[in-house]
Amino acid sequence: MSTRQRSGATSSDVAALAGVSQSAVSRAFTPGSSLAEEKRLRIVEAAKKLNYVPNSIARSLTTRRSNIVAVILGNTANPFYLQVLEAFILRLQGQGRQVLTFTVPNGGDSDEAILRVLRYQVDGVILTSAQLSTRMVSLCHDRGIPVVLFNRYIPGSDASGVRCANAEGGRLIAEAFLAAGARTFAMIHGDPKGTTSQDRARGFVDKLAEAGIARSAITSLEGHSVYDGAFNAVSRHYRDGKAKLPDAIFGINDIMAMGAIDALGQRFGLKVPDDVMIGGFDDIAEGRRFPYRLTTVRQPIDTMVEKALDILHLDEPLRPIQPGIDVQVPGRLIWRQSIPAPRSRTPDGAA
Amino acid sequence: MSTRQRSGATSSDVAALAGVSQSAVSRAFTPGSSLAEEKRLRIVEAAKKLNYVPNSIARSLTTRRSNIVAVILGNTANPFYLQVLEAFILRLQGQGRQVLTFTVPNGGDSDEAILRVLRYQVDGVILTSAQLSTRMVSLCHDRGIPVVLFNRYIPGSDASGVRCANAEGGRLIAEAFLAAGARTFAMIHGDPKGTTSQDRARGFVDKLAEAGIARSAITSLEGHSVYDGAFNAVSRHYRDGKAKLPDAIFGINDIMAMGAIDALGQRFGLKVPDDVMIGGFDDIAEGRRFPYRLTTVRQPIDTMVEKALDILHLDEPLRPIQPGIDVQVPGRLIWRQSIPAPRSRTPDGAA
DNA sequence: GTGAAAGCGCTAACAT
DNA sequence: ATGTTAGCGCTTTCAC
Repeated sequence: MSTRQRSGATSSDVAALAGVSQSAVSRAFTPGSSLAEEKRLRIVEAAKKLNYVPNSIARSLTTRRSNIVAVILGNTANPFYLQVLEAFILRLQGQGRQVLTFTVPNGGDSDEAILRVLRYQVDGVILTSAQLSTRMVSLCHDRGIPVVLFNRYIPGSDASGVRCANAEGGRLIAEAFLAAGARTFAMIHGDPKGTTSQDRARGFVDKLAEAGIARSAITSLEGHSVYDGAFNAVSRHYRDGKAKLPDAIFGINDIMAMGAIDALGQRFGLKVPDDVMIGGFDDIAEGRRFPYRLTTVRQPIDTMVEKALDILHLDEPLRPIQPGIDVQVPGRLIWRQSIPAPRSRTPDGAA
Repeated sequence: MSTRQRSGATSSDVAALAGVSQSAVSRAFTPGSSLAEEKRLRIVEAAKKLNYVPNSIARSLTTRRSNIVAVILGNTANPFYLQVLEAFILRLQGQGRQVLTFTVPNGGDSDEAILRVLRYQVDGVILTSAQLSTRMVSLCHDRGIPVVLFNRYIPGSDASGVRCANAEGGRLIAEAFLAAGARTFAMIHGDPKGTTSQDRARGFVDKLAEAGIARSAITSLEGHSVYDGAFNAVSRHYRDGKAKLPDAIFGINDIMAMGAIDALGQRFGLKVPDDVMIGGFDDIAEGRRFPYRLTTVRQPIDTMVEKALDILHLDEPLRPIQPGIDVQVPGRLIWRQSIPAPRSRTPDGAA
C-alpha cells in the first residue's frame, strides 16, 4: 500500500543518523576514498538501518558518467545477436555496469535510438547488426561517447568496430565445399545493404574463382537474414525442377542455412549432405544440434565482445576516442555433418 | 579526436542563444507546458544549432522518474524469454521508455540485480524466470517502484505478477495425449523450484489422474529447463531398454521437448509421433518449424506483456502500488505433428 | 506566458 | 582524515 512518492533515504539521512557529514557518507560508498575504518563501519551500519542505496542518477549528474552502456540490436530474429547481447550483458554486469537495450527494426537505422541514448549520458554505445548514419557517430563522439560497431562497418566513417573476418570466413566455406567435391553452388544472401553479408559472399565467390569456378556457376538467392526468407527462397527457386540443384549451398548465416536445409527436406525430400551440402556462418547453438549439425564458421563471440569493450575503454574515460579502429577477428571452420568432411578432418573441428 | 570531457550543450546554452530564460528552454521540451509558439520555435532552432539534447539524468533527479524500466532475465538459454524480452523492449520503446536489461544465472536469485536497479531509480521492475526474495520486493515497493513477476509467483509475497495459466496448460497437453490414445507417460521437469514447472506438471498429472491414469504410470525426468538437460535425461533414462518407453512425453517447455525429440531420434532411431508422441509448452519459433512441428501450448506473449505493463501503471506513478495482483492468461493448445491429432482437429490449431 | 530562484542527491575541490 | 561549499542540468513553484 506504499505510495509512489517516497524515494528512500538519502546520504544526508544516513549522515544524520551516523553523526557524520554528508560527504563522509559519499566517501563511505566510494571505494578508494580516504575514510577512517571505524567511521566507515558506523556509516554502513546506519545505511543498512535506513535501507540506503546510493542514487546513481545523482552521482551521474556530477561525475558525468552513468555506468550505463547502450546496446542497439538489429535483427533480433537471428539468435546469434541475442547471444551477443547476452555476452555483453554478462561482461558489463561483471564490471558493475548496466546495459540499456534497444532494438531497431531489421534493416532500419538506429538514429532515433542514438538520440535517446544521448539523453542518458551513456558511457558507450554498441551497435549490432543495424545501420547508423555518420552524423550520429559524430554526435556521440562530440560528447565524448565512444561508439563501436559489432560486425558492421561504415565505409568512410570514423566509427570504430570489431567484426569477424567475414571475407576469410566465406573463403573457408568455399574451401570446404571444394574439398568435398562440389562444383556448382548457390548462396543465400542476408541484408543486401549489410557489409557482413557482402563480405562473406565476396570471400566465398573469390575463393571459388581462384579454383576456376565461373561466377555463372554460382546462383544468388535472397534470404533477408531470416529463416523464413531462406526457406522460401529455396522452396521457390528449386520448385518443380525449375532450376537445377547445385552441389552446395552457402547460407550466409546459420539461421538461413537451417531454413535451406528444412526447405530441401520438407519440400523436395532432399537429404543433407547426401543430396546437397550446406555451409553456414555464426555457429549458433541451434545449428550445432541434431538434425542440422551444420558445418559452419564460428564467430568467436567472447573475443569479439572483449575487443569491442577494449575499444570503448570505459575505464579510461579521459583518453580520447580513437576513431576508425577496425578490428578483425578470424573465424574458425567447424566441421560437422552438413558438408562431407575430407578424410583428414575430424567432425566437430577439434583443433 | 574529441576528448571525453565535453558533454554537449545545456539548456542554459540554448537559452543564451535564443535570448530566453533557461526555464523557457525546459518548457520548450516539455509537452503540454505553456509557452508562446513563436518562442518555442526560436528555442527549437537554437537547440538544433547547438545539437542540444535534454539531459534525462538531470531531469530524473528532479522528477524522480527515470523513464527506465528494468527487465531481469533468468534462463536466457530458453528462447522463449528472449522473445519476451524483445516484446517488452518494443512496447516500452514505443512509450518513450528505455529498458535496462539484467541477466541472472539460471536458478540464481536476482537480489543483487535489484540492488543495482534501485540505484537507478527505475520506474518499474519486470522479473522473468528468476527468483526474488520477498525482502527485495518490499525494498522496491517502499521506494515506490512497482515490481511485476512474469510467469512466476512468490507464494505469500505481495509481489504482483502475470503468468500463463500453467496448470490449465498442462491439462491441455494431457488431454491431447489422451485423445491420441496414450496410456503411459513421462514428463521432463524444468527448474524444480520454479512455480512455472511445478504448475504445468501438476495440471498434467491431475488431468491424467482424472482419466484414471495412476501416478506410477508417469515417469519424471529432470531437464533443468534446457535443451541439453532434456536430451541427456531422455538418452540416459531409456538407454539400452533400461526403462520402458512411454506412449507420450511432456516437455515442460518447448526447448526441452525439442531436446527429447532429438534424443529419441538420434540415440534410439525413434520417430515422433509414430513411436512416441511429444507435447511442449511455450510455442517458440524453433519448435514450430520442421522437423519438430511441436504440438504445444502457446503462451500469448503480447497479452501477457500488456497485462504486466498494466500492473506497473507507469503512466500514473502516484497511484499506490497494488500488491498481490495475480493475473492468469489462458494458453491455447496448438496442434501440430508431434501428437497425432484426433480427427476433429485440424493442424496448426485454427480456432 | 515567462523569469528568478530553490532545490533534486550526489561528488569534488578546497580548507582545515 | 573530514567538514564545508559549490555546483552537475534540469524541473518547478512562485511572483509578476
